[in-house]
Amino acid sequence: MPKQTKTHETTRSILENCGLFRSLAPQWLGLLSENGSLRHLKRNQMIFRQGDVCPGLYCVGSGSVKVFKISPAGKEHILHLAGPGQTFAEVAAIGEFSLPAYAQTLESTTCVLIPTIRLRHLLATHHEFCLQLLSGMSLWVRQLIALLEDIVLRDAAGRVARHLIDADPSAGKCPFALPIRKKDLASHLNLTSETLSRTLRRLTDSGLIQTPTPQTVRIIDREQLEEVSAGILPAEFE
Amino acid sequence: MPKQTKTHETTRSILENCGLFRSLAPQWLGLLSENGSLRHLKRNQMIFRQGDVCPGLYCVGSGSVKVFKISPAGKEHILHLAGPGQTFAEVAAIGEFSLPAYAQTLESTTCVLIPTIRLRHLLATHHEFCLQLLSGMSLWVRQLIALLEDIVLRDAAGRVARHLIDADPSAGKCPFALPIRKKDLASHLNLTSETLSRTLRRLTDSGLIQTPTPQTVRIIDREQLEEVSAGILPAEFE
DNA sequence: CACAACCCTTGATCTGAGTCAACTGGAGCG
DNA sequence: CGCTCCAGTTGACTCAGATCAAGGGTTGTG
Repeated sequence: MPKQTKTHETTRSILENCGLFRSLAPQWLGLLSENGSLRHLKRNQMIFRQGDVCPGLYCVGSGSVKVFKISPAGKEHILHLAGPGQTFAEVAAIGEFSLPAYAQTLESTTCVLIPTIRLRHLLATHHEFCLQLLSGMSLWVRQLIALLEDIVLRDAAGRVARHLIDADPSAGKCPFALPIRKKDLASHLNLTSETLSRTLRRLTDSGLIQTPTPQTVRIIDREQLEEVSAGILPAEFE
Repeated sequence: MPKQTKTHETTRSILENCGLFRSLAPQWLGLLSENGSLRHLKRNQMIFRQGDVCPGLYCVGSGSVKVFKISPAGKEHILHLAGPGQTFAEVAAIGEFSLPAYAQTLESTTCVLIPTIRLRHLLATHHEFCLQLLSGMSLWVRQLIALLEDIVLRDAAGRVARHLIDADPSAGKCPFALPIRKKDLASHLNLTSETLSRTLRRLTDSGLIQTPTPQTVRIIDREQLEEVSAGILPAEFE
């Protein structure tokens, strides 16, 4: 039984770490943990496909997952990159429709699956949980709108600049690691990896950022980067 | 008092007609109506601006409203076109953040405003209402994802084709009116009106649609239109 | 260790859609 | 009735970013 206990513990700790459930009272976290099952997935493993019936809500414990669409021409676009503490497929689970996208791991990943039926039961019986999820979902909508805004209103440099600003945890002068492969970042920003590469180069050449190593970025001139994200290109930009 | 009664009636009938509240029990509709206030707006009237505190949830009774973003360069992109029975600003009202976009009428419009505080109170006290709104919101997310998919994965012809298929109420061989100005449709599809015009022309020339009048479209070859929306261009296209 | 597979970068070229400009036609109005 | 204003169409031109192609670097694996 220790193994069983261990698993339960881990499930619980993953859920405790999840933004969507952050302000949930302890007894409900317990309930959720009991209903959730732990999954270990290897790199590049498909989790579900567009059109599938939604198995439930996933919460990432470690690793990362891409949620993406595939165009008729075979091009993929990443809607959502879920890292530790983030959830995916919650909307389809709640809304009772089939999954609108594919999901696949980017690396070895652990996550918790809370089956659709359980989730619905919890929602039906616990008003506060319901309210919680409602506000969690409104954040997700907001994020989607921000993504749309990015893609529709900004050019390549603007999108990259904005992403760097948002992604910098120190919000300042210390280098930070890009959590994912550049080709995946490119797809998320609706760029090709070639264009992303060129754009980073130009930002570097203009002195707005430095890239001590690939996979690492340091923001030098935050203000100008903000201006680039707002559509104002520095004079010396290419 | 008859006037008062009339207003209340209208408020109620508008809310009854609203998809988000469709399956709400009558007494709650009553509650909502009492809390909502009726607004009459003239054409091109600004309803709110990006960054404003959210006054509440709006439900359109008649007319139409565009919810849109403005780029640094001044270009506008329409996120959502709300016609009779549709709501907007619900997400900001629930999520307690400032409005992420602008809203303006496209024509003379009547709508109901349910103030944020009232809405939150209703959510806090009525579990079923909460569940209802949750599933309403999941539909809105789904729609946003579809819009993103359209813009990111399809070319101009694909977007127009898909929109026509979705917009055709008869789903068949009879002409139907475009409910909005073409320049607004273009903005919603993230196109310029010039490109929309050219695309419709090519679809017409290829025999997939007919446009008996401007503002009216008739789908001739639905199958091929589906193929265009999937990225397959007919040989004679252009 | 050698080999394969993949990621990233850079250069050269192409193209879909935006921009600019000119024209038409209908709606509203004094 | 003639005027202006705006939506829509069409044509000529431009450009940001995609595509194609090639090379170097890193990781993983038998």
